[in-house]
Amino acid sequence: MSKEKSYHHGDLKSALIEAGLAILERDGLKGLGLRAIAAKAGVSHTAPRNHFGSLRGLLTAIGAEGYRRHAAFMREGLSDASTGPDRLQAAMEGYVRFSAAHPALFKLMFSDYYCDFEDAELQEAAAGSYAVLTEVATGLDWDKAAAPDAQHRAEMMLWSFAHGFATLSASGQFGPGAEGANIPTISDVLPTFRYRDR
Amino acid sequence: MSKEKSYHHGDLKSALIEAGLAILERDGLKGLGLRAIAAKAGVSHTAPRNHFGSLRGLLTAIGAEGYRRHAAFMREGLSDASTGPDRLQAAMEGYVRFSAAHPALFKLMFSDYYCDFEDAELQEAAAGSYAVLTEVATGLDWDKAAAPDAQHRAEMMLWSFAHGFATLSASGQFGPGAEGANIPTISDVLPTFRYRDR
DNA sequence: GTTTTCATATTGCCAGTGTAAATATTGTGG
DNA sequence: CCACAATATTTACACTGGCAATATGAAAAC
Repeated sequence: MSKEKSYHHGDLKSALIEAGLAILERDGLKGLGLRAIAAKAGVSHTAPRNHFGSLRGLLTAIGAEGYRRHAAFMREGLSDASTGPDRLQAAMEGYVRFSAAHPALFKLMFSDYYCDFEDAELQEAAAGSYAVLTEVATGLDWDKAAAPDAQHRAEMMLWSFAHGFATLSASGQFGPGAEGANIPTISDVLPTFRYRDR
Repeated sequence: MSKEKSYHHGDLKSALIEAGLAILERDGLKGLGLRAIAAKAGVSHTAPRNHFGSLRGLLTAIGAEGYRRHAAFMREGLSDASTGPDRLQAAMEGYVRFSAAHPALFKLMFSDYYCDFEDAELQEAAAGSYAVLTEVATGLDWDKAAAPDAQHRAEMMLWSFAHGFATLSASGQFGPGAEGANIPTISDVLPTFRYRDR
């Protein structure tokens, strides 16, 4: 263990991201300040400025890491699913499972108040997350006659649905979340969609 | 015109809400500070404290007004729509039209960072907005056999879909919004849903 | 009509925030 | 060994929202 406290941290960049993620889990977005993150990483509050330009830059990097984990959540159940609809369902469940497990990070990721969506790294990470949705959406027999770009529209629909469900449930707007009440999951609602190769 | 500047404002409560809404339109969420709102209303930055307890209280009141306008947007095209599916489509379009016309207010309304969802007035206003969705969802022939509470699940699906589409498009995540590109509207994507009495 | 009362608005202050510039410390290539 | 670049710290600053004490004016009580 290099617990030696040297003037130079060594790998402060990733240490700050990890510190931010930890604070996000414990205290949510309210606790995510520049000074708090820096203190958790054991440095002064101006140290992050060398690696990320500003607080927003640091939060953007945290958001990018969030998108990678988000994609991982969606891919988690994919190996067990064989048919197209099952793969679709697994990805959707992963989408929501992530927002329930890491609500603060989820909000951060999709807020242009915290994240700079012009950032290249963030865009790449977000694209990786979106790619999972496009993967599970291909091969499904949507109503091609309706429009020439039916595939694209289907992706928009799935993304909208998953994101809306995740957002609303993470905000507790579907009811008292902590209760043992049987709130329908996204899979309960998903079959209302129309796809044909089931 | 009572342009006389008296020590007592008279109707500061609603003046502050209007000032906040105006700032929200012009500068977005970043410009929405306690001092900025108070200055626009022509009072000191501690005046709002008498009517709303804190900045959060004021923002919550602004959010409540947002929900009322949101409901009005959804009801806008309802009178011209006769059939069930047409009414559903009109409400969904209103949902998205609001988020496009007032993106900052839309974000404020659905963020528990700014709004206190325990507030009675906000809850009532939000319920009024949700009521429109339940109205247009009733009478549609969902797959009742799938579950006993098919109606509730259908509402969750519609709400999730509309909210997700509105959120993602308002955040510009569906593509470069300013371009003249033909980005599908929510009505383009909506027919992918399955309802039966068309 | 005067006085009391009370809601409302102001001033001055406070701790806390992110940012910036100047300084100190360390590793690295000449 | 030395100059240089990278990295972290210190100090200071403008700004934020919240609070306490004070000032104002309108409406109620006498």
